[in-house]
Amino acid sequence: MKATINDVAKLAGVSIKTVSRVMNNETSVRQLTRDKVMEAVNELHYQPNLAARNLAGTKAYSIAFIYDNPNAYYVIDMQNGILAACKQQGFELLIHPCQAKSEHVLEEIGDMVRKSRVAGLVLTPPFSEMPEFVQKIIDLDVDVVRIMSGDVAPDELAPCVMVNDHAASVSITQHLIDLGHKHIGFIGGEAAHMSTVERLRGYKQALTDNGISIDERLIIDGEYSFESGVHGAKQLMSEDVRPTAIFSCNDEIAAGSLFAARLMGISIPEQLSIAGFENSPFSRQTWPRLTTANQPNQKIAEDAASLLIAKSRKQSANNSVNYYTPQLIVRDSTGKVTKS
Amino acid sequence: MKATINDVAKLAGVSIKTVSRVMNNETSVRQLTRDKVMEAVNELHYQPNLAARNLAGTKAYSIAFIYDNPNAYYVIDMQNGILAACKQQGFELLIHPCQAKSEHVLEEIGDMVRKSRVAGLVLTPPFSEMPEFVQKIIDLDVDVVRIMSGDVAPDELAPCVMVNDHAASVSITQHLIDLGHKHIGFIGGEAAHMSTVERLRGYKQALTDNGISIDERLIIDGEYSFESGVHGAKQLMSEDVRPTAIFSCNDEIAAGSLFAARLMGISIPEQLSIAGFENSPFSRQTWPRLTTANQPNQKIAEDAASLLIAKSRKQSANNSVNYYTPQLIVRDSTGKVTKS
DNA sequence: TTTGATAATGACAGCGCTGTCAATTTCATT
DNA sequence: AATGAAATTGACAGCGCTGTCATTATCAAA
Repeated sequence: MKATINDVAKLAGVSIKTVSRVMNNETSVRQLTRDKVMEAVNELHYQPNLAARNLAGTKAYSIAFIYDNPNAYYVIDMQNGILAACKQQGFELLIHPCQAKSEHVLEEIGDMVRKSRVAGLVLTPPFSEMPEFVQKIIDLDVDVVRIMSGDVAPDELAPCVMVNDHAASVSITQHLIDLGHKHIGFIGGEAAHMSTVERLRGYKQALTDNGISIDERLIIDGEYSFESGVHGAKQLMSEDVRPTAIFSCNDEIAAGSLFAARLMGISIPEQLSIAGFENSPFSRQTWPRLTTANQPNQKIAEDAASLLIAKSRKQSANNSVNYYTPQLIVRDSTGKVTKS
Repeated sequence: MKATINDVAKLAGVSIKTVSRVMNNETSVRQLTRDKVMEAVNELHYQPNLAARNLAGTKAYSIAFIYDNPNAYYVIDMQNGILAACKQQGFELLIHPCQAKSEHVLEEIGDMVRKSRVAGLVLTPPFSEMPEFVQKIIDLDVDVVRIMSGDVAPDELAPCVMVNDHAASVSITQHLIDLGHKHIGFIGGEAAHMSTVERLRGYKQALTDNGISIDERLIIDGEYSFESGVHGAKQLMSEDVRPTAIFSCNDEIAAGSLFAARLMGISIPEQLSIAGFENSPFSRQTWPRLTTANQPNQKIAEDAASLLIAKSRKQSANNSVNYYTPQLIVRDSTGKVTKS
């Protein structure tokens, strides 16, 4: 049933080492020999045994995805992106959800690395945003790629995929301003997340650029959840200065804001505009559908995984950085400001 | 950095075979010896190398999750459940999304099995519902566990976790009937899915049990998506016999139905009751929140994975079957029928 | 104390591959 | 045809563990 490299070698009439060379795409094999070997490989449905490769060789054939995020859409998109890169490169993926706050995270990851040879780790926030953590992983002799918020890579530790939340946030806020809004609320995600910081920075910058003063009463701390959106919107809508628009830090918060508005009998977008961020499936399934910024998570993750695999292959110290800027998507939850 | 079994053996003053015995929880090791070994293991942070174990031994240390499902919540819940079981048993998880319709699925899975030793596969619909497919996997000499709809296991091929959609569907429908509804619409998921079949069966049975005749005009074929819910509800609400309640085959469809009702200016639950199925996070984030049936996907998956691992350990031919019945959760989207 | 059965431990081969290094072939030049 | 460098191939060891089987320690009963 399961063919080994020996079977292939015999059938092709070459040594196992030559088969190995062909399977690893090494250059110094004559085309004729390569063809013979591939024929045997196909005939026997030969697949090199991963365990043997890992044990015998120095190369790694898998990467791991480390995350701590309750957002199913986010995780699945990331995972699919990483899987796409893995498939293309013949890598395996180990899934590793962790508690960022746990004392044992590093230990867990260390155990994993000792157990399975891993080329590297794909880190998403909050892990990617903890430089000491990243450094410790690197000390474990494992490559790392970081997916994180920002318009410039924070350091040279590892390759990065940067998501320019700042710029995206400026365009969302500008969109609201263009619609005539002057009192724009902001409901943030976890304050510790760079994405929150960057989105808030973009919001403030857009306001400032348009000569609108920043009213701290309109800025609410929250977290990335529907419930937080409900609370945030309720709070905002009972302020003295009631906003005519709310920029929610992600689509879930925006959906929660929508929900709260509905409870309070506020019509969207007539009496209140609401914008989200991420363009998760969520944002198309609310009523009305959300104006948001498209964060192409799957592409981002695929990109990150490719970067990681490339780095592990080349053993190069070269840490590439790629950039993405989420693009504004205007739907039905934002509209022109109306006199009240 | 990475300790091997040799290092542990030396430190503990025993042979590597004894260390191996301890690591595998074999019985014939004196407690004193075991303690010595464990001490060395802890001191060195020793983790048995997976690749070496796979290569040398006959046991498997990983399982794979095969799925083809666009529902992020479903997949994440399943995955988390499986991961929980894996963690507990020291297994690794390989993630394998597939196109059920592709010609190459079996080939892909075969390749995976040849490449990585796998104890077994966790199959979800539609794969779990294809007996010939299941048989072919088993022919590959891989164990399988099936998660599927039904109130009784369809055959003896493999251990199963059965979700009694029929019973759950009866209680949802009964709930609607108890509220006074007599014209109840049904929007199905993909007709080929057993879950759709079973839920429809439950719906019909509840109607029949209550002496309500089945009106085929109120039964709409659809698929498990928001859009399908939108279309289905629109269609139902323009029937001659307009229903006063809709049972949507899952929460996404229900959310779509809600959306459509909103577009048509129909108020929920005053003019129309809507029920979903699954209790995904979705169902708490619509307005109003959905009445639904709680399908504990994570538990189900954990259970399935445990069953699979147990079976692969014991090499027993015993195919256990576990049962779950989703329980009714009444929220705000269903209410008493009102005279119109 | 001796015996025999049983429990506990160890020696050793080998899983299927890759890395190293040596042997052989090839081919453009002499 | 002879030469030497470069291209191509192969022999062999060994990665870190487990399975098999042999060896040694233990202990109750004779």
